[in-house]
Amino acid sequence: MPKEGVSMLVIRRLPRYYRYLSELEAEGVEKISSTKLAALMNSTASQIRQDLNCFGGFGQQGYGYSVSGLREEIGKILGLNEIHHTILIGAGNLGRAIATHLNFEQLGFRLTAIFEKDTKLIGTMLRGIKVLSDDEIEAYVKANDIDTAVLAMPKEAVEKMIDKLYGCGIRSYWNFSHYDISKKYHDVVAENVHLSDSLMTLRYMMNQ
Amino acid sequence: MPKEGVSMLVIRRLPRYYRYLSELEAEGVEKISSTKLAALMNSTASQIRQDLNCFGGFGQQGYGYSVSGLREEIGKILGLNEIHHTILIGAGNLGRAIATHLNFEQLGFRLTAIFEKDTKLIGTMLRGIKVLSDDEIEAYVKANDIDTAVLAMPKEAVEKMIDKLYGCGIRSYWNFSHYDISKKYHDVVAENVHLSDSLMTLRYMMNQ
DNA sequence: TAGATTGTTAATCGATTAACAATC
DNA sequence: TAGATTGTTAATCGATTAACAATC
Repeated sequence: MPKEGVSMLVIRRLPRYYRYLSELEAEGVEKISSTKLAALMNSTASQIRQDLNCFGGFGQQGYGYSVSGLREEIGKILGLNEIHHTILIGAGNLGRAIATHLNFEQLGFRLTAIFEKDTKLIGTMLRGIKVLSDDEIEAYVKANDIDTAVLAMPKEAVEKMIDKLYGCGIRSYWNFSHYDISKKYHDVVAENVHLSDSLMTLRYMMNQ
Repeated sequence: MPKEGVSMLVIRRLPRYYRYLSELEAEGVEKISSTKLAALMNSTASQIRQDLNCFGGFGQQGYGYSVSGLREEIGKILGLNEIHHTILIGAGNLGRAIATHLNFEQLGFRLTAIFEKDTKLIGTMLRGIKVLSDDEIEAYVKANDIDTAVLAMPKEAVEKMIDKLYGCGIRSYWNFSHYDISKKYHDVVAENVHLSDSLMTLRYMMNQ
């Protein structure tokens, strides 16, 4: 279903569509026009129709879009219906927040283990998932069909960790550190979250 | 120093420049050309020069840019040298991670208090900052020159909270919830962090 | 049928890239 | 001076917006 060569700008809007449609569905709304959705999302009807038509014609002329239908289609395009097995590296404050705050299952992932260097944390539980020692990573990844890692650890330690993870075949990363994974490994998918960049952007906008 | 009408795409690249320049400075590098910086950042020399020239001519022909000089200029453009007083709403897992993980002072903010509804958490400490009761927000904001709030609380409770915060004069928000602040209040600056959108984007890219 | 709204093509706008004169 | 590299203008490319025929 997902097509080649769709602009990254369009891709990054898909989760937002998905979010608004989920809300509308929860409110019991059955259909919506591109104009109304645009008003709701502070977008434009043209952009919504262009974006969606990168993947197919999901609407009906003279009617609009089925809220639940469109939500499901976008979910499929994003791949949310196929679950990938994931581990989290780092059980510090950030790691714990990620593990507990996000609904991985609804986002196309299953978090099955957390790894940590600090021996004080090893053996504790987070959201029902045991915190294991870093030494066990390789065996665990191989035994449990893991293809994704979430990195919530200090930048300094990331390179060595990536070498290990890449070595066991992990090719997709949700990266909260400032280490640039793609620079060293070209065949990985890395989504970086730079919280400090976001905060600096806010600081800039406050002066405008 | 910051100019009107600079594209948001340029603004969002500034923190990234700042980050790479900070690293180069820490490594003791004194000067860099747009070509070399572009190679490092996986950008282009043209783009870097265009971006910087939105704010001024910071380089020297035939030489390049002074690393520490350029870093400082970008810091000023971002406003990092002027500290704004900030409170954090929510001392749950996400709130605790934000409070402990980020270096607010280096990013133009000072986090001075954390507020929480859950009475079990009230009175505890986070990074040396006391967790206070939600009831104390109004008095605290007025007494302490607060102009920014970080929102790390469930979406359901955000609207009421914003009404209160806006009422005490807070106009800038770093928002981790999915509540759309700007929809109701048009004169606020809101930087939204949608972690689940980022994770969905990763999920999409894994299928390409 | 008439009205509404899509899918899609065309027009506009803005961002990126290329080129080069200015200058250190 | 010659070489390097910026600042800036021009050319290209891509994204957004507008328009409208197709159609439910």
